Amino acid sequence: MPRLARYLRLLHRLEKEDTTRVSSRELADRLGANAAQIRKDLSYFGEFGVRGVGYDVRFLIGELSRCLGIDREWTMVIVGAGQLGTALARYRGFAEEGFKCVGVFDRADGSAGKEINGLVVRPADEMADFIRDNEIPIVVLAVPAEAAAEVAAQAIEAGVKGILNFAPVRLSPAPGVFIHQLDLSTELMVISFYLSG
Amino acid sequence: MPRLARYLRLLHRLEKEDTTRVSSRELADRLGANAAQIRKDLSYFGEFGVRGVGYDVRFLIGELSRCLGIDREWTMVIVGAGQLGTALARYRGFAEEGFKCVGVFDRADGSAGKEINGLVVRPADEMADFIRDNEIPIVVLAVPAEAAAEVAAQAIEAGVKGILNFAPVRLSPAPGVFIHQLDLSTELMVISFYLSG
DNA sequence: GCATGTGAATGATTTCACAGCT
DNA sequence: AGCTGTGAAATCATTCACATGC
Repeated sequence: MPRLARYLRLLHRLEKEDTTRVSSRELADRLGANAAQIRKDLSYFGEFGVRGVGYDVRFLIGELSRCLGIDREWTMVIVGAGQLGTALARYRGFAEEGFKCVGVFDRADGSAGKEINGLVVRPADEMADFIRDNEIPIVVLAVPAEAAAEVAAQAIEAGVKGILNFAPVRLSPAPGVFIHQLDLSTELMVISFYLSG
Repeated sequence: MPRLARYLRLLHRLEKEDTTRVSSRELADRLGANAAQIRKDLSYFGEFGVRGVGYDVRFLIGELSRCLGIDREWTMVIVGAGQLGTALARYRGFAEEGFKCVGVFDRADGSAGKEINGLVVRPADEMADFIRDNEIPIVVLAVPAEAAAEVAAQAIEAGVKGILNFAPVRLSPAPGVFIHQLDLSTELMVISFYLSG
């Protein structure tokens, strides 16, 4: 659930503001959402609140982090060291949420040897072994559309469990592998759709 | 509808492969979707197909482009010339779909003066006038979370109609302005949620 | 015969409304 | 009194199945 992630963000901000308790209503107001929705989302994972009182911010942060699987550190590799891949590798937001990029790969004739964030860009044909040896669970694909399917297949073969794909192609699903598609142009089209409609 | 954008992309690929006709079933197979869904999505905008035959690829591309509002060129500006903003400004996929970045802005003390893709990064306080003078409809926000709300307010004040916001904060809605949120860390959390759940 | 377009059926999600606890 | 947790109701989305037209 992507909503849980947004709740968690807001809770972190509340914690910084030294708020210790919060009600579903307050959360809803600040998120532009419905209070019942928030309660239902949370109650799906357990009874985190106290009736008549609300939720303890710090406690809820802990529980939500656990539910979202970010009470641990995830390692990941980024494939594609072009503009987008480089930006992603440098993006601080990932590390802040516990997603640590431990490898960047690109075609040998591309930007190999380049250093990003203290990581040397390695040739793509070393990716599979790297994933296997280090048991990397997550791959971020920032390669051109033509290359995406093949890289994904190699990564899956090497044991990856989740793929975040920025290339504008649908990857064929594989059992036990969660694939999440994110296409930047499509996001802009959503806007143009609303602007022109 | 983000699905329409995916249909359109596939259609473009089919056109390149010199396919002139396609059925909802074929589209569905290649997209991993349901044929009825596709027909319903399309029929919402008009009767684009021919019974017993299917859809004419080129014709459907034209109609879909129109529905998605990308039968024209949209101008946009990118605010924030950090890693992400720079990558977005250089990203070719936008121009390919008709989204032309005509201005990049950043705080004066930041990367001002830097050149990206032939565009000089301008100080952020010139943004509002630029938007007004050039009637820019779309702003892409790639600024830190703290700055997002203020920049958005200025852009809206200056007449912007759509905002694609990469900062991890919810922007307060404004009448007549379509705001689309896209938070990269949240996308990774979706993956960790599925991997750990 | 074949594939669209669409009402009807099913399924999922969101919201309401209130019982139950502090 | 105040706020959670949750069945029931309402809304929204997807899928089925078939009449309609090439």
